Amino acid sequence: MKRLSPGSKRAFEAESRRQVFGAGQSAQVLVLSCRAWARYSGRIDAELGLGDLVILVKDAASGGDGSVVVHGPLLVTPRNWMPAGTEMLEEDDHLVFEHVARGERLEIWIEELYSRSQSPSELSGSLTKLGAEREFSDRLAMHPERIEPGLDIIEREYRTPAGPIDLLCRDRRRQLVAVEVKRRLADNSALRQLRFYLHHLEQMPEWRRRRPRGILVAPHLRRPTQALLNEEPRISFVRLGFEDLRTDQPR
Amino acid sequence: MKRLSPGSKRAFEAESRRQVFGAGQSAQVLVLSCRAWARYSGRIDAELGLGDLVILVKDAASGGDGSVVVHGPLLVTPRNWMPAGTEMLEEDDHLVFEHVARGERLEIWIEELYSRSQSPSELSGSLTKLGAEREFSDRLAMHPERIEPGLDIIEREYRTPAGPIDLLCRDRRRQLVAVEVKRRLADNSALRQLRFYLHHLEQMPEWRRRRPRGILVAPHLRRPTQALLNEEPRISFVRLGFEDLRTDQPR
DNA sequence: CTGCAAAGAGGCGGC
DNA sequence: GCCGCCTTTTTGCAG
Repeated sequence: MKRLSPGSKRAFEAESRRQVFGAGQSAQVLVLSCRAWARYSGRIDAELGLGDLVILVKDAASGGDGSVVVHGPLLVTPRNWMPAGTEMLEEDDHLVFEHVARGERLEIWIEELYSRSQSPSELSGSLTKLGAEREFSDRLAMHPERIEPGLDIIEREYRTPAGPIDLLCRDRRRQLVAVEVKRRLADNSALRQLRFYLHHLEQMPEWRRRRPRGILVAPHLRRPTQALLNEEPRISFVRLGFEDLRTDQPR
Repeated sequence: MKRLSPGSKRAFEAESRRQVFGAGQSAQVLVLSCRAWARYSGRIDAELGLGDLVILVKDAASGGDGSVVVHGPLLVTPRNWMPAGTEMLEEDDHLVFEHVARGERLEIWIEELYSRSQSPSELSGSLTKLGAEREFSDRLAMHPERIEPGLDIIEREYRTPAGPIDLLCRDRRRQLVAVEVKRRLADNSALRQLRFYLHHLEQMPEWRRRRPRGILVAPHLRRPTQALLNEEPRISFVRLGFEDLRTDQPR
């Protein structure tokens, strides 16, 4: 086995390999369309039965990060993949992708190659997102009174050994309030987080006298979670969504 | 705007459109390689700046599920995507992907089309996995004494309002034990789960007299989690990995 | 580097 | 459909 020149000996003849790595084509994503089957070993063992696939190789030797994704005709998520830093090797009759440091390996046997092409990958566009949790939390931090009148923020992302508390606050009675923010829906997992943080605050000598309680802030609460919340005297829910915090809509 | 025949008017002339949807090509994944920029709106708002992309359209009208993935030269995960059930529409100068029911929309303006191709997608290969959590749990369920001598399973996936408990057990003293299994590493999130379940068991009249305690089973424990566990008298950790439970290695 | 939680999470199984 | 959780999660961020 040796470093390659992407493509199995069978699938790509020497002259086609020149095509793949032609002069001046320093940045390329290799796109293979084929009928193939595959084996992955590493974090688990997996076998992908014969089927039609589109394989994207973001080859590190030509501008990519070495990641590989193998897509079938269905699903958003790939059937197989390899992380950044993967190297493409060659065996007699199949493709081998290997990430030695991680102990991962993906082998693909191509029964029929429908097409191969290289896509330029000189330019990686920037991605900007609006409306993610960070922004929701930002707006909330500017208007903590929207959560509860008289609420003041002591610290954002207050770090405890149990994890970071989104907003550590004091209420109008100067008692301690831990606020957990969810941009979309609050479920049991959110409640577990808040309880975990609260439990820790109650253990801390500097906070336990402030009788910490918790507030879950989200636009929506899952029904079973609401039922569990009703049993929690020290945790409450405040319904607030992104659209409730538009800067041009003060109340 | 009208249903299409994938491709923007600008990028794909009428004759090339015939190529895309040629007679008898009923199952196709459309692969576009291009320099383009994109906008997504739906669950958030996002803008992807101009860059080189490979777009896979698993068109529902031709054997796919309607999902779309947009890959740049880096990262395993796509820059943008659309879920199954997305329809491809046409605007004057760009591609439009829309999932009306979900209120999601992805628009892509192609500056330069490097290549387009259709990949057959008749056959979707089956994917089998070995070594996932389910299998780990299966093996553990066959040998609960590996967790602790005398441990018996009362029920697997015992459902509580707080969520399913992996293994509900009784120990040699007939006291109740909730076991949470992690195939890889156990972190604070695992501890939160177990505590949540335990708390619920303690509330249940039929179990509270059995003095429920918890065991976290995993091949590895994160250090801060271990520190927190040391403060939990009723929760312990048992180190067991997949390889410790090989069927041909009884002890 | 580790730790921690979000993600436009996705996908699966259960009810 | 909702619900709960695992994922070869991946990605990003902070200490």
